[in-house]
Amino acid sequence: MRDKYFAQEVEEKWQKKWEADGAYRVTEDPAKPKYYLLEMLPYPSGRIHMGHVRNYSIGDVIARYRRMCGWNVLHPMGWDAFGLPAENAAIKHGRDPEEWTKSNIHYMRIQLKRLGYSYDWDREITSCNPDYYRWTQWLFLQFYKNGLAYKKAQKVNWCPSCMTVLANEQVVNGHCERCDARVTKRNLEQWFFRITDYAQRLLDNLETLTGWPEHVKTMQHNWIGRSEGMDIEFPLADIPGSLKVFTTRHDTLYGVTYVVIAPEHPAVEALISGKPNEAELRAFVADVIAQEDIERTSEETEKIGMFTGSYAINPVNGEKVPVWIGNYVLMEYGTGAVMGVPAHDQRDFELAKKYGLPIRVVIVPEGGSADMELAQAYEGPGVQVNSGPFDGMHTDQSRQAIADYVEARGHGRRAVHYRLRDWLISRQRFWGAPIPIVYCDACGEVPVPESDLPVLLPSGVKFMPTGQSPLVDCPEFVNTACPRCGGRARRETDTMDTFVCSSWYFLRYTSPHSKDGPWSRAAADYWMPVDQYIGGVEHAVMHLMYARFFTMALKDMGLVGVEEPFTRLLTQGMVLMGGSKMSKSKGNIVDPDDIVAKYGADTARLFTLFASPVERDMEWSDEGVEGCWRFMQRTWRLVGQIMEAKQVEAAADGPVEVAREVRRAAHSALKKVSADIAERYAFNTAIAAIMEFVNALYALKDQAMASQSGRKAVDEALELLILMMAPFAPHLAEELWEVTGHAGSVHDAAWPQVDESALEVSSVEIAVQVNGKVRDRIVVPADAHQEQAVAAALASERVAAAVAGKAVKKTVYVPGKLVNIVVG
RNA sequence: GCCGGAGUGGCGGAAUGGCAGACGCAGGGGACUUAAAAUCCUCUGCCCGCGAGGGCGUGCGGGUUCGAGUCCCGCCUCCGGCACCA
Repeated sequence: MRDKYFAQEVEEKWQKKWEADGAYRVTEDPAKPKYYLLEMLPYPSGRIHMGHVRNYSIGDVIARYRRMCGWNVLHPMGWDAFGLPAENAAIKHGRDPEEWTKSNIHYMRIQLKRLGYSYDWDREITSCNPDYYRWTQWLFLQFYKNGLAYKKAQKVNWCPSCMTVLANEQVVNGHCERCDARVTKRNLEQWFFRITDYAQRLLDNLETLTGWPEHVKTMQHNWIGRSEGMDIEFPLADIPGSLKVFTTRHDTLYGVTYVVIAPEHPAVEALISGKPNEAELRAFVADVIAQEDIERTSEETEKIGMFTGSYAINPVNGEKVPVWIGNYVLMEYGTGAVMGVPAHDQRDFELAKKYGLPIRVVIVPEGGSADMELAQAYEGPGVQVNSGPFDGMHTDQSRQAIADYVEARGHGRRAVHYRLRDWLISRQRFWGAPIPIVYCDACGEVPVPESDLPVLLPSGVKFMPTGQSPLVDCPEFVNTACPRCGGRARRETDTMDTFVCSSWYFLRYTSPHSKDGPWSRAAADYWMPVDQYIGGVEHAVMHLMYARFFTMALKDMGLVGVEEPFTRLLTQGMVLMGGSKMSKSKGNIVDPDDIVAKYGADTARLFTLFASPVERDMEWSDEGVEGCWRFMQRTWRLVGQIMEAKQVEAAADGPVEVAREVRRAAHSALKKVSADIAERYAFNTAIAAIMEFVNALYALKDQAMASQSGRKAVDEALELLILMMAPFAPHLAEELWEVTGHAGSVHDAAWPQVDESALEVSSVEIAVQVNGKVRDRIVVPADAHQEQAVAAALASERVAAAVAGKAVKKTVYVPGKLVNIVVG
């Protein structure tokens, strides 16, 4: 054995062997329990970063451990390959998006392979390949057929100078990031998925996801944002029609002093036209619409409004109330109209104060009165006043009573609204899966027949300096024949949101080469659901919600057998340097390539796992990496020194105590490591336990190697050590496995069993407390009874001094831990 | 504002209600070396003390308990997510 561990050399050797042997290829095997382990697939941005290393190292520990425990483990990898950066590269550097993406994938695949993850690379998927996106398109068609895909108009950010749609992230302070022109809004007809149909199920099912972190479920819960209330019709006073408002506080219905609608509300036109200040009103509406939603809904933004000059009628008391337009009302939520109850809603209160609108109290708290002066809105419960037939009723009852009353008179009905909005999937982009729809002059909107899929992206297109999607200007793509009548038709030029591609990739992995469907039903039934999903918490809402929605919808269509895709979810923390997230702009990047080149893959893996618990953010530390590298070398030397010691004759027998200590160290480490991997995912403490074990072996080895019984114990200890290291440092473990004379791969070996008898001890050190304060430490037999332990404790000089002159009131004995003597 | 998470040595962190600080880093001392690096051994929470020893310590204030980093109540700070959601 060489006296130094040459990581790069050894890692290359085993990576080649694993690949040649197809060591991590899997097939459906009904004889074994399956385990589907999945890490969120990366976007091929160019190079992997430490966040990827951390994510995949966590996954690889679980995958390798499960394999050793006898599970049939599916552990795949692929690429979320459509998206905006490829197009930016095309515009900025004239690169072909496909060429750019593929070369990134090529490089990143090499990087991942150098890290030695146990992926089944035969299952690699790439979402921008036609053999993948034809099925994304096929799934769109299934959603379309089932009424889950539809078109409607929606505002988008528009750069008037680039003549292109902008993503939110391309808008910087209301200006185009590229040309700095003021961004405007534009209405476009776009495709949506009807995720709101599933709002209640997405909400209800959260309770079944017992393997998900509570904070992620809470975020999804709040994102869905269910609220119960009433839709109430306020007839217009001057023109025909009515305004439907949504309220959760119909108990305050008699306190309405105005109605506010969103500037985008369809009634705005009728309400303001012909008014003396119409021009001013139009300017106001245009102004508010141009504001970002974020800005409009931010707490700092002042609540502003304008009277339309029109009135509506409160249906329960016939009062004429002014209709206002307000910046704080959103068309996307509820009905786009709310009733203004300044006495009992803080936002309404602020608007009323600002514009001098009347404030009428209709709910009086205990100790209050109907004519109380309000410094702010009172939003709590109380007794109804100024509320017609409901005066004197407590809000506990009035909520029901008023709802019944309004419904009985046909003024409105109980309603549930969700914050969740339908999923806008249209993107006015080139680098995405084309939406498989054509528009025919005669037949209208026609879905592309499944047999005509995929609708291929044209290749070799030129990106206009305007930034407009080349698909629009690509006649060979746009012009087509109508699948229904054969007449002239044009293709939809929008492509799909990349979140669509990543909402079903976990199903594709189960049978990635399937040609007659997006997946083989048998394979999906064998592997699904994903047993453990791992990724960043930034996907807690959108990606995870979309994937859940997809799986539910597909279940309803009879395409899959499960309703929830991910049984257990782990959200790993970020990799920080100097307290903030590693990023190019901050210049605090550590390139995984550099670490692998200097220390090897195992060290990179070991450090990212050891530095902090998986769910917490971790701070990068060059010295910490060095420490992990030293630990690997130290382990290597330990094995080398033991192998060398074997060359010397040993005494036939020696003290049994040394062998026992070696075995105790080995099996207590094994117990801790097994529990930390399987139950807690506490890889940092598992590694710490292995380090302690190595330290213990260093201390014991010389003595132990002197006798045959000691050598036997050391042999066992080394074997356990190597097996325990296998999930964390797979290359080092594999090499040591070979060096110590084992045949086959350590990764095919069975995870060892703890020998509880090796953990038994005859005596233990326990703490002695007096009134809860530690005064001494004593050694007692492991099976000592309370009287024995207390007697031994009182025999201690220090304890006696602390107890002296006081009466012992009580003693507490926790075997193996402590004695507490309570004196008074 | 709402929701979630976190506050422990010089640093990353450890601790089923039971010896606070495992393990690692950094630092001190020693061995080896002509020397350095590497390695090995050893010390290392803070304060007082020559010492034996004593006191104080897990963001702050209370509480429960024989015993609280851990449980309960009330705050503070930081991080993340969402945010005028009617």
